[in-house]
Amino acid sequence: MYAEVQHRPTAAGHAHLDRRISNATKPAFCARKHSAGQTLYREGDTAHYVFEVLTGVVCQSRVMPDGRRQIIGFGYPGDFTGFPANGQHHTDCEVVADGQVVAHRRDALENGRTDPELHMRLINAALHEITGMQDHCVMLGRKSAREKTAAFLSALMDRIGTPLGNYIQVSIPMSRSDIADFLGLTTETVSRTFTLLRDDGLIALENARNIIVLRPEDLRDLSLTE
Amino acid sequence: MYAEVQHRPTAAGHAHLDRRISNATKPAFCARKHSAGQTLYREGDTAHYVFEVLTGVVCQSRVMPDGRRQIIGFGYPGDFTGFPANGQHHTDCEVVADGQVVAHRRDALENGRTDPELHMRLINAALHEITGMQDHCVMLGRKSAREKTAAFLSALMDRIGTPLGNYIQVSIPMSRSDIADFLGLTTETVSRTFTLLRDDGLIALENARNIIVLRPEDLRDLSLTE
DNA sequence: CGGGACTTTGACACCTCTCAACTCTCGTGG
DNA sequence: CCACGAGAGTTGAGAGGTGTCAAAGTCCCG
Repeated sequence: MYAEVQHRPTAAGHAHLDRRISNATKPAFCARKHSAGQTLYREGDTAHYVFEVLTGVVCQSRVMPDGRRQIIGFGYPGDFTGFPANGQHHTDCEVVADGQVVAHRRDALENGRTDPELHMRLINAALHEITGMQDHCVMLGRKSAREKTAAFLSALMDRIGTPLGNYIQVSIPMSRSDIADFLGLTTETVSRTFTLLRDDGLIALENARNIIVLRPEDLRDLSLTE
Repeated sequence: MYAEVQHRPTAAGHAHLDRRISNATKPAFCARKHSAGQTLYREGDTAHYVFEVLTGVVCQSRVMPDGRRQIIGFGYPGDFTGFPANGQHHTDCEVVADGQVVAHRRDALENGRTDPELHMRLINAALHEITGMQDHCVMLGRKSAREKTAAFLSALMDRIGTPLGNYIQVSIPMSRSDIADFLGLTTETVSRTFTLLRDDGLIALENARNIIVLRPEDLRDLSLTE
């Protein structure tokens, strides 16, 4: 499955209902296929679009000059990404799991005249982005590796988990390295912490990319207070 | 000096030019005096206003159930704070250093009809808030205590430093405990790191609340890469 | 079946936290 | 005016959590 970037210059209405690819002024960017590993935008790029994830998963990251990387956030279906400041992107954004992405013209964010409904949706998405990043800061600054990992799995469970009797199955779309860079840890610590959560009976590890949450409530509690 | 919360329901124009206190529908909140330690809003409050810092310093924080605190950000003159999500505040906000604060009606953020100019300013402020929090995430997740402290002092230097020959004098408005909660450290580590930066000749410590940056460029470099 | 990337595990080092004692500052009251 | 006390900040010693480096294991895909 490939990720398609769809360009919607003015059309209103719910994104899922409008998947045609329009002729736009920047055709090089429209309807380009995107699959895992490909880049939607890079830090410093002029921000022509704000992106809406329909399916698949994307991630925003910043890389320090010496290579250290921090993942700012993952974008799951329904999320927006790529809010600009001073007309520029300030993170890299790449596709983690193939899917479809809609590119909304940036001016819809700043100007309500052309499409008031989209304008409102984008503003609300930006405000939710702020709140989500506040959560992320608390996690990065004040939680232990165990709490971070539990918080990450809880969020994943709530976003893309599928019920399995009393349990919840979660397929993890990103690598251990992505998880580590999201949580401010190393891959080794993430791996070890997964093992600990398994030993405590909170989760079962089918394989590296698929887990089953055995005690969803306990996992959620763990992410709030140790 | 007291902090005044000023309410500007519809007036456009530059904030500094319009300091009158209007009659508003929620008079209990208008023109209330605020000084260090007082609270502008709390997590969970209905968000009636978005605040603009004119003078003084405010800080936003989140507190975990067990008392651990993370400061999300400081608000210096020119900054906005209190962007809502779902009509609610998701942080506590308190005054760190006395000053004046303007309370803008929240609907100006979501609706451009009443005051388009303010609407634009608030949207841009929200977008800058996102970018600023991305920086903060990188700092919390990937920087050492030394780099965090250097980044904090660099930012403070750029925002409220005053030249002093080749040096830059910085008066630090917040406590070590606030700095620690902002950087995701403990007060002891902050204190020790200040001492280290002093021993390395990067800064001089006049007293706990006043430092002189002796090598501004080196301090800035340190905050980017170790 | 083999190669390579990703993941897990282990041993050890080190950075930061914890706990504790001491110093400094500043306001208060004798 | 000085002594005192409380809070903030600094310094020290030791513990512990997470990082680093290295090796083994697993999975995928040719």
